[in-house]
Amino acid sequence: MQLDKIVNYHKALADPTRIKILIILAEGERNGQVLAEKLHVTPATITHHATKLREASLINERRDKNTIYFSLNDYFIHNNATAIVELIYRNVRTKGEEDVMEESHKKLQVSVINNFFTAEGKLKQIPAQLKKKLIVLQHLVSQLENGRKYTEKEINNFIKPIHEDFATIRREFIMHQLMYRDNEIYELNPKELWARWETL
Amino acid sequence: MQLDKIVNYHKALADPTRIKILIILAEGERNGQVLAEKLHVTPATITHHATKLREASLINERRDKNTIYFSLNDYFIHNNATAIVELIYRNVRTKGEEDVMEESHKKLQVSVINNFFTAEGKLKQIPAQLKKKLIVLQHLVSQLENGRKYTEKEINNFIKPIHEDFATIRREFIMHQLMYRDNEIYELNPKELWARWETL
DNA sequence: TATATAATTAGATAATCATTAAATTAGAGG
DNA sequence: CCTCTAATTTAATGATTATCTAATTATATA
Repeated sequence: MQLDKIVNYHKALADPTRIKILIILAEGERNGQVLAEKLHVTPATITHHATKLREASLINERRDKNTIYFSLNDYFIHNNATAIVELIYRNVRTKGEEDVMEESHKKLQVSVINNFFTAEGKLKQIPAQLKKKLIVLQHLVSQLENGRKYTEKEINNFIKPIHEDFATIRREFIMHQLMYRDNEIYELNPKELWARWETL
Repeated sequence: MQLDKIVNYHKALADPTRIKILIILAEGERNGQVLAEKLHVTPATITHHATKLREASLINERRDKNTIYFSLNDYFIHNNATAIVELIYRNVRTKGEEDVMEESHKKLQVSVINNFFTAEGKLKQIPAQLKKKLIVLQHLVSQLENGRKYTEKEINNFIKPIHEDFATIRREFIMHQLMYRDNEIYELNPKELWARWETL
């Protein structure tokens, strides 16, 4: 469930030792022993924290011989931080106000779709700006079927003709909670759960 | 300390009941009893959670007669979310250092190092001014190895060729928290604990 | 003053969690 | 096969915390 994931993310960051680990890893990858020394704790403690950070997708691991090097998962660190804001405010809608889309946003929507898609419907580029990126992502998932279950392969095949970097886009679908993944099966989230442009 | 504030913020959001409270408050202000009913907990529990949310500046309160209405503190909700990202990456001083550092401080740094060190790298004199002294001290410890443990003797031998009064400098390392001493063993403090020139 | 309502506090309980020492696993190399 | 090193697991301990009930405080009003 969404809520658990977000609670989990915040639990992962609700401990000073774990935050210090992330700060150290920002300088570059480190193995468990080095982290233990720097933070004046035992390797067992590092293992414990690494498990929590891994579960929240905040770190990656690389094995060399019998040493495991940890590094930051920059992507998730940057994107999860604002997930809570989206969760809190997105449920506000729910009334009949769905059609009451601001004039300015409607215009932005049209221009973003015109500018980022070719006439053939290919995505030229993923917008860097969150608001515009969400417009693009929402435009894409609106072409998927509501309530239907998709395999990862099906999602990939849907995206491929539109943009070459299907892996990123697939991840963004999940990240911004336009889709929900459980056990390799993808499904559209109800529109009410989508981020609201008003709050961005 | 900065770290505690951020840990506190994440602790506040590391509980499903508290997140649900925020989601409900996104619809508008509510009093304790109403929240208790909606969430199937007692009013005492709401008081408990409200205290934590208040400490993290995530909610406001308004009293009317003997009823207290809670509402979201939108400002803090939006701004705290990304604080963690800034904290993690701010301290990276490998590549991005030059860009982050103010122009004026960069100049000061260069001139202090030029003026207080000989061409051979000897320290002519310990600056009296705090800001300049810190530049000198930071320049010195940056030549030490991160995470390595040093004996007092090793520290002395490191300083001696640079300045005759090694005892004073060694003491300054500890005083200004560039190094950490435990049981005659010296170790570099994480850079995030160093005094920041912006605040001097 | 007495009473009603809302909130808080105090104390208790059960769960979660950070940490450690000790034992164990995993990989590499002699 | 033995040994070294790094990491993990296990079991225990102490601290924190979410929740409740019961008692108390705060405010308003009949």
